Amino acid sequence: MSKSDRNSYFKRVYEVVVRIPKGKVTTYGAVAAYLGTVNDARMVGWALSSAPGFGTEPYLPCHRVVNKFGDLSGKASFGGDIMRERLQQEGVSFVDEFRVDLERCFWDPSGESDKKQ
DNA sequence: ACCTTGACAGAAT
DNA sequence: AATTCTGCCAAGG
Repeated sequence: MSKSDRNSYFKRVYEVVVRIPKGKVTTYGAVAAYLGTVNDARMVGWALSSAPGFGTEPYLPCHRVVNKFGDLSGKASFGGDIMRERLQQEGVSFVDEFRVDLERCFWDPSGESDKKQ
């Protein structure tokens, strides 16, 4: 789309994150890869940090975005309990207090679209 | 206007 | 095998 994508990189991140199905989680790298910029994983997280967050649209399920270890990286900025409880509430399996089971709940943004769960 | 930081990931040393 | 450094983009100081 046009040479100037003023649609901030953030917006692209939002578009993907918002598509994360309930009860699923994805990683920064997966989102970045879907955007075509695998190296921007850090910006993805940073985007969420700068993201509108809750209460605004698009609603950003930042809690469904974790690092490749499945660890809730953003718990510090979110208030760890909120992220963890929210994920558990959606049915995400945890292998540790602040670590989700990527083996069971990993969602790949590319191609999966939003299938019924 | 310049430099540093930022919720990561992967390649290099 | 573990640690270091780079890559990418944007915003804050």
